[in-house]
Amino acid sequence: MTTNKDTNTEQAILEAAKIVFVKKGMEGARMQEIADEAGINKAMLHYYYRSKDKLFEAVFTETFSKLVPNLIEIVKTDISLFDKIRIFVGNYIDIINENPLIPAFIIHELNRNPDRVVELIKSSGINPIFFINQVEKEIIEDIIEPVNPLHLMVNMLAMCVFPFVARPILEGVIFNEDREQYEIFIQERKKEVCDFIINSIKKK
Amino acid sequence: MTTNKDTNTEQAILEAAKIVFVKKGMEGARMQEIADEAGINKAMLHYYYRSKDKLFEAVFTETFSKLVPNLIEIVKTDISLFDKIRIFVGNYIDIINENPLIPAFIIHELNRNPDRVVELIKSSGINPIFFINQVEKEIIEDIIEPVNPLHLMVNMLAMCVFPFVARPILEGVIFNEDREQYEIFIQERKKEVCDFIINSIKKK
DNA sequence: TATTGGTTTAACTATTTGGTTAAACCAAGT
DNA sequence: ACTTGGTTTAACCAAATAGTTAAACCAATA
Repeated sequence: MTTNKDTNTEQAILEAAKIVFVKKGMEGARMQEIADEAGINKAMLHYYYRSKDKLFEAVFTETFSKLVPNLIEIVKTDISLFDKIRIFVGNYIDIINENPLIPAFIIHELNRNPDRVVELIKSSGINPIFFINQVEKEIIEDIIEPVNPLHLMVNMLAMCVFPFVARPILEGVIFNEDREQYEIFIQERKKEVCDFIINSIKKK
Repeated sequence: MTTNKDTNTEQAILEAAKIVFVKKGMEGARMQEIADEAGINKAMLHYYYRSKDKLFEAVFTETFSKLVPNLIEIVKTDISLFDKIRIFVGNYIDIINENPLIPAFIIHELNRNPDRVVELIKSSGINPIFFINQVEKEIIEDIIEPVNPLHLMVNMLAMCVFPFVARPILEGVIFNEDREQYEIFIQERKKEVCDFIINSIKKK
C-alpha cells in the first residue's frame, strides 16, 4: 500500500527515545522531548508504541542487549584465564565507552524495577558459572593464587564500569573538566585494570 | 511564642524526604508520598521547604555529607598505605552498608545535575592528592610496586561501591534472592578487596 | 481570659503531562 | 482521476501533581 517509511519513523523514534531515556531515566523523560528529538509529533509516539511504558520497554531491551552478546562469547571461549581477562576487560570498556551513559541507565532501572532487570539478565544467557569454574580450575592447577572467584568477578566488573558512572566526578574533580584527559584515562584503564588484576592473582 | 515542635516536624519531613528521594530520585518522588511518609499534610512540605527543589537540595546535601567526613579523616591520617587501604575500605563499605541506596542516589543526581555534585565534592574537602602523594612516596621508597596512583584509587572506590549499586543483580542472579548470602558477601568483601589490592601492589 | 503568632489543615488553582481523536495527508494501485 | 489505507498532524481531554491560600488550631503570655 505504501512505502515502508513507517520503519524509518519507528526507528527514528526508538533512537530518539534511547537518547532521552538513557540520559534522564523513565520518570525524567518527557514524551514531548522524545518527539522533539525525533523531529516528529507527539502523537506518533503513541501511534507506534502505544504508551510511554511500552516505548521505554523497547528502549531498555534494545539497549541492554547491546551490552551482552559480545561478552557472553568471550566468557565461554576456551582460552587461559589471563587472556580471557585481558580480552573481556578490553572489550567491555570499549563497548561501554561507545555508549557511556548505559551503566547509569541500567542502574536507575535496576532501582525502579529490579525484578524485570534480573529477569532480563537471567534470560540473556549470562551465566557467571563459566567464569567461576575456570577460576577454580586454574587455582587447582596451580596457575593462579587461591582467590574467591566471585569476588574476583565482581572486582573486574566494578573496575570496568565505575569510571563511566563516575565520569562527571573524575572529569570535574580530577581532570578539571578536560575531556581529553578523561578519555586518555579510560584508554589507559584497559591495560591498567588487567595488569592490576593479573598482578594480584598470578603465582609468585 | 511556641515550643520548638517546628524542629520536630522539619526533621520528620527531612527524614521522610530522604527515604523517598533516595529510593526514587528527584523525578520519581511525589510530594504526596513524602507527606504520607512523614505523616503530615502536603502543604507542610511547602511551608517548611518552599518547593520540591529546595527540599531535594536539603536532602541531597545532608545525605552526601553523611558519606564524607569520616573518610576524609582516614585519608589524611599518617599511617602506612596498606593500613590506610584496610581502614578506608572497611569503613567505606560499612558506611554504605548502613545506607545502601545512597550510591545509586548520588549517581542519579550526578547525571541530572553534574555541576552541582562536582561543586559539592570540591567544597567538601575531599582531595585525592593526599592519597596519590602517599602512593607515589611509597613507590619511591620501594615499599610497593610501581602503580598508577589514580587508577589505584579509582579501582579501590569502584570495588567498594559497585556491589551496592548492583545489589539486585547479585542477589537475584548469584544468590537466588537470598539476602543473608548477599550480606555475608558484603562482609567478606571488607577483607577480600583489601587482600586483592595489597596483593597486587606489594613488593614480591 | 484574650491576644498573639507560629503551626497545621482542607480545599483550591495552575500547570504539566500522558494519552486520544478526528481530520488532513500522501503514495500506490485501479 | 479517484479510491484506499497506512501515516501524520493539530487540537483536545483527563489525570496527576506542584504549589497556594485562607481559615482553624494551639501554646505561650500579658
